[in-house]
Amino acid sequence: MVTQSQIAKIAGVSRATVERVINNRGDVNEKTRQRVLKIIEEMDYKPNPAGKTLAIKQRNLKIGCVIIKADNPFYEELNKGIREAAEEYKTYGIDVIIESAVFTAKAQTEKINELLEMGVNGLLIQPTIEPELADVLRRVEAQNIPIVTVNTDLPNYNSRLCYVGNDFYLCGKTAANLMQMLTRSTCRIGIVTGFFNAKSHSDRICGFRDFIADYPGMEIVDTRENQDDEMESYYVTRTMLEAHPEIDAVFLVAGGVKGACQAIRQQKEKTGRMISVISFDDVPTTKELVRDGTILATICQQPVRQGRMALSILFDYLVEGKTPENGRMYTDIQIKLRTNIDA
Amino acid sequence: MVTQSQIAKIAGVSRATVERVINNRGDVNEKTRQRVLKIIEEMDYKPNPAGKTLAIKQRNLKIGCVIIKADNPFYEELNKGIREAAEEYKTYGIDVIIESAVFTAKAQTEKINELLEMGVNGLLIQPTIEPELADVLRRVEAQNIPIVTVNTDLPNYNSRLCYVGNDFYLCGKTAANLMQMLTRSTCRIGIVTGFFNAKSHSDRICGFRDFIADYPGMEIVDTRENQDDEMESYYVTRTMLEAHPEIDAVFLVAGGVKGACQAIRQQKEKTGRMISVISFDDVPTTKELVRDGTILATICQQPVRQGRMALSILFDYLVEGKTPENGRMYTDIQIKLRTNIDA
DNA sequence: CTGAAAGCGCTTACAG
DNA sequence: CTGAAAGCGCTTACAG
Repeated sequence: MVTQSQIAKIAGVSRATVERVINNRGDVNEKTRQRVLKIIEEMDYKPNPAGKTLAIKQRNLKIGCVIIKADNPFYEELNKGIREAAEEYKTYGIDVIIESAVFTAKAQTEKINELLEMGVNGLLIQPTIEPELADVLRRVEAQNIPIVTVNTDLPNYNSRLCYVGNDFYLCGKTAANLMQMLTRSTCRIGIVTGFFNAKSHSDRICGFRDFIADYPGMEIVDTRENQDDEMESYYVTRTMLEAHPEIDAVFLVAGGVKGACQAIRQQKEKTGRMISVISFDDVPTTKELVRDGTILATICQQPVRQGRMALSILFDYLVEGKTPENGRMYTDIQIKLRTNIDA
Repeated sequence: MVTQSQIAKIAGVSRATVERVINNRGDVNEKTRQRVLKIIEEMDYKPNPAGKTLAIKQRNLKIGCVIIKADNPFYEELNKGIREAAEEYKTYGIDVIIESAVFTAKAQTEKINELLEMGVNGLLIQPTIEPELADVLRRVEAQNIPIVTVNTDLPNYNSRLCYVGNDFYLCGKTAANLMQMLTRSTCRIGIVTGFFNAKSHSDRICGFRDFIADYPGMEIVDTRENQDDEMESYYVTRTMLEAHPEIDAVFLVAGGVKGACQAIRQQKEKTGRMISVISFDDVPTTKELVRDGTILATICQQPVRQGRMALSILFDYLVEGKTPENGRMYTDIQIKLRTNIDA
């Protein structure tokens, strides 16, 4: 592999000039620039990332992260990915500052302001969808600070560097596809969602509806909201099943899986009929329900990977100047059954 | 983050001595060693990988890879992963030499010998299971050259640094789990495998059998071998379905998916009965069959990722001295349906 | 057993 | 517009 030094020697200029050409820093005579560019092309120069990464220590980069403060095992997984990546980047001499805030625009804004005070060069956030927050983020970007959103995105906000997470619409379609196959295209479906106004939840339901539109034998009987709360989930699922005893398939869109499944199990015992259940994510309680057969399949989104990828995109942008191709990086839609839930 | 230099200053020794302690190079007075170790511990020293990676250029490392020469889209994916990782490591100044050989012990041995001549420091191989090859690999390891196997492993050979690939047994179980759910635990199954004596194929069948042992309504009616060949696959599937018209589920264990599916489609047209099909991998022809509904689900193994991971394990071992925890790194068991086959 | 020096490839800050 | 020097953190080869 050829180095900047070797190119400098061939071009008859100094290393500094070659560096200026490569990194577009201007202040180079157009003729020498062209000559250097030609040599770079001919010799197929590729920068050695190790040199670049070592040198960034001199820039004192800071990356700020606003994560969600919640004792929720799913967020813990996501935060774990962010923390692991943070440890790695710290060894490179980048300061990664992690602040946790509850999931409101107000709390997040406060932490963002703190991070700006500290002079961060990039921001990672799992944003709420409130429009006040979008305004704050616009202010951040106005200061040339790149933003990466993780796990959930801002609606109608495309200036951020990248969104890292699932394609919720396609996840919903996949859930419907599974349910269609498991029920041989015939079922009465009860849906239990987290929040009617959470975009990720409504996107999943949207994908689900669009898929079953082609299957007249599949019918959505009722849709209820559980506020992502286990107790509420038990209550709404139980009352829904009591009101619609014909329900033989349940689509669990968000949290509250355990509560819903308790109601489902009781209903099955009472009526002796089978109910096909599909859920999202694989928090420990959900895993257990997949193992014991209550849930037939759960669709997972690699939260640890999301956290790592989000930070690595900021790193690549700040260190290598790489911009992600389109502003979205989707993690895999992972279908897990009893046999591969622990793989 | 603290550096070797800072530790040296605090300990009152030179950087070289600190480096000796860290990397266990011996030749250090036990007392100073203990003093330095204590400081490393207290200050939570973590090496900066960028420094390490930059310095390896001076070692002139060479990694040799023996890949499979075949115009098979699955191997192409795997080789793509290896090639991509190779490009990356070349920028670090590591020489990655890729040789392709047909899938026989003889051809692979020849390439291995060439690579040894060139003085490689590590070997990546997708090995055949022939015992002659195992002997050759033992000779390689005797020269302190680490070996990583990718995609398929050597039977009863555990001294290699790592195997990177799928857990075939669990894949087979997962295929059975899917089939059980899709057929509501009742079906007459025809199996079409690649080679009876290929370990990856027989492991999948073994996992499949073990799962359905708990479901008396599921019965394997016949098992045929297609030599991973499309024409042969068409022939054996067609004759199998003609001999056993009761078959309503087909498990495609290996290659020849397109040929088998053509026979399946004709049988469905003739009898008007449904046949549930499950396959492995997502080569372009298989993808198309998932899209059009002929195959209900295909189980994928991330071949590109396998290639990359295998090379990165060799890299980490040679550069950082990291040994993988247990000698196996399994890639995800990915279930793909019509809705997520293109995600 | 120990240390001083040079080198890996890149960037930065400064002098002209 | 251009170059010389110093620095990032690590390893290597050599001198003592």
